[in-house]
Amino acid sequence: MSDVTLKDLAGRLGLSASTVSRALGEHPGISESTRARVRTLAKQLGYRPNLVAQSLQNQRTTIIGVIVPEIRHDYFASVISGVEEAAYQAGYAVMICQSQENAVREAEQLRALIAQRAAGILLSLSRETAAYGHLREALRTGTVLTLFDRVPAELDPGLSVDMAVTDDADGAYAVTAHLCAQGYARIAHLAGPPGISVSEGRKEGYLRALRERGRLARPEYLLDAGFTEADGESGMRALLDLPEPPDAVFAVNDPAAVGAFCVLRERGLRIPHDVALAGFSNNPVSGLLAPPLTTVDQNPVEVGCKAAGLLLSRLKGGLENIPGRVAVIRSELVIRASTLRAG
Amino acid sequence: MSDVTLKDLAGRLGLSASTVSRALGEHPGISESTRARVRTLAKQLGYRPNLVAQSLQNQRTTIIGVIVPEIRHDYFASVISGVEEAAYQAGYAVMICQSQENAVREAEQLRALIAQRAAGILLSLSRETAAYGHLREALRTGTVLTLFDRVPAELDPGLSVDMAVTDDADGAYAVTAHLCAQGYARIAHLAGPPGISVSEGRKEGYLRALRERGRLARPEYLLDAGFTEADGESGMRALLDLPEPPDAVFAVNDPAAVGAFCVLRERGLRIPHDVALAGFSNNPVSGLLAPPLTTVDQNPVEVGCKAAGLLLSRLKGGLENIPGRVAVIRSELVIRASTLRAG
DNA sequence: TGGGTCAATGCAAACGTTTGCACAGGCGAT
DNA sequence: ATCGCCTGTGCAAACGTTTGCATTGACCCA
Repeated sequence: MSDVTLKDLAGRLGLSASTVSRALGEHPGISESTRARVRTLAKQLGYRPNLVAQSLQNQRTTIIGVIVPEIRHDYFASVISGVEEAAYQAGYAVMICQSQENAVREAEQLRALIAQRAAGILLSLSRETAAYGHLREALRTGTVLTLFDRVPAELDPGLSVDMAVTDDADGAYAVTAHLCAQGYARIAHLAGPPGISVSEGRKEGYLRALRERGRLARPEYLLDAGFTEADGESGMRALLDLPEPPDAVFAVNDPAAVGAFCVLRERGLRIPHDVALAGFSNNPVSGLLAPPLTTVDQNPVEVGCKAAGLLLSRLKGGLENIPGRVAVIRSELVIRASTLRAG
Repeated sequence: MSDVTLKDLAGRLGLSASTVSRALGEHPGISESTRARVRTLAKQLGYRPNLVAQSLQNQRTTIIGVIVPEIRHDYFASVISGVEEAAYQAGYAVMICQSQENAVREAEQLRALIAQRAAGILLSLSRETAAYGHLREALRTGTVLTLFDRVPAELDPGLSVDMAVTDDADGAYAVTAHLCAQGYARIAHLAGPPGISVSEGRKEGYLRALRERGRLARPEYLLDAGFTEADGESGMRALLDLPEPPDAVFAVNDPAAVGAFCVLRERGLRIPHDVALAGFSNNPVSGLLAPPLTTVDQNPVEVGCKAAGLLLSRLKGGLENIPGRVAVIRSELVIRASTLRAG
């Protein structure tokens, strides 16, 4: 490491480190001539302030930590992309951790980011996270925390924290309403893991759409499945084995819908002729299936930007007494052939 | 922030900060009794060493920086996943940056990571990066750098750096050989942007397979297209508009193959009956198309692990005089219906 | 000529660690 | 009794910044 330090510059110029520091900053009380001399030499020697030293001095880093269940999920990768962009604009760097859908690891990663003294942390709960002690502990020690997408299913008093979420219920409502409008009579829902905000929200939207249309929500058509392709497969099998199988299926997300799709193909059933199928998330894959899948676009990049924005505004300060804010990102129904009645 | 420091512990125990520091570490010369007292209190107060201060003292952080063109690409997301896992095991954290396929931004991000004093940096070149001055500068100032996947197309003397790459040429050779074996006579290649290692490697494998079989490589069948779906579309259109269109197409990666796929579907051509199609990367989407796509699995998670491993071994020290090492990750041909002759 | 003001700069402490060296006290060997 | 050694601990410097306060001249006005 041939790092140039303030002292090096100071030595060469016959100045003190403090003067050099002030000359490079916006500080008043430094003559224009020294300011110029310092800047010239700094550029010439390629001086880069040591962020580690700065962080120690300022008691805060310029690092934003992010914890997601799995980077490889298209949705989370897109969110991270949005976060990274917003952070970059604001001069922050982004540190990524995966919880691997594991509550213990989530807590570990949270602690690790706190040990790194991240300025703030963005977190989306793992599938397994049922208790929020680690979040409360983090908040208690002054960590700036913002949750996104998967947040506690029930508003936990005493857990006052900013959140950026999709309007899951509205998105699910739109899908279900669309299926009703297309004339499907037996609409099933492959729900996500219970107790998770997005599962509950989407389930709620599904039920509300049926209720508002005076439809009976048949309990055998509401199946707690899961987020994965395998979950979608087993869920779909269960639905098809019913005495009266559904004529339309709304899956909690695209991977589950893909699982369902494969089962339908395997059984020789035609989409949408025999069974209509819709997902949620608008993963790249959903538009490429044959037929392409109706789904809901969640604007994941915007979720990331918005979540980062909430965090950055807290970091600016002045919001200490403002309780948890909630930003809702609007989703969009994407209608494709998988739910369009031929006639 | 209610951070507990060494001094706090020392104060409460009537010890000095140095003793406390040594008691918590593995240092000899501390009595078992104080060691126990210190550990107990540390646990009780929830002491977490300040990594920023440690980093300043040790002149090195426990941060590994990663620069990728785009996080959202399934391939890079998977690589990062591997890196994160390896780093986590070794006690390092991962900082992610995107170059957005932009050479200027790549250099900026590299400088930013150096300013953060990352212990080491993993980098995959942006599509636009044609000069390596920023890499050389980083190396000159002592940064530990490892490249992966997209590396300089030609071995640049004076750029001695570790690399983890896919055996692109072998993978492309396997695809082309498979197409030949299936009896396709007019095999085209939609190549990636020229001057990029993976493009060149795959092109080379394609040509070698033809050559070894005494086949003529018709120049109109070798098209420099690009990495994106749009590139695949326009490339495929160009091929189909030839007087004698190919009966098999090998695209440089799955997104390009998907673009080609859409054009074929749009023109009512059947895969593989009219034109066989193969990609590279084994993106999730490729197995779900109808027909599913033959492709090459790159084991991206392994690339990430391996790249991180190369970096971590440098960080351990003792390799200062060893020149750039190259790890080649073996790819696997994944044969699916899109290239299987019906008969 | 003395006192004041002001601009430009330096000194030193602080951020929370780690670590080389010094030091105190106990103990055994001579 | 003296010496040296060993064990356990503390002091202080260092890492590279930032910043409150002190210092130095220069200049102006009475």
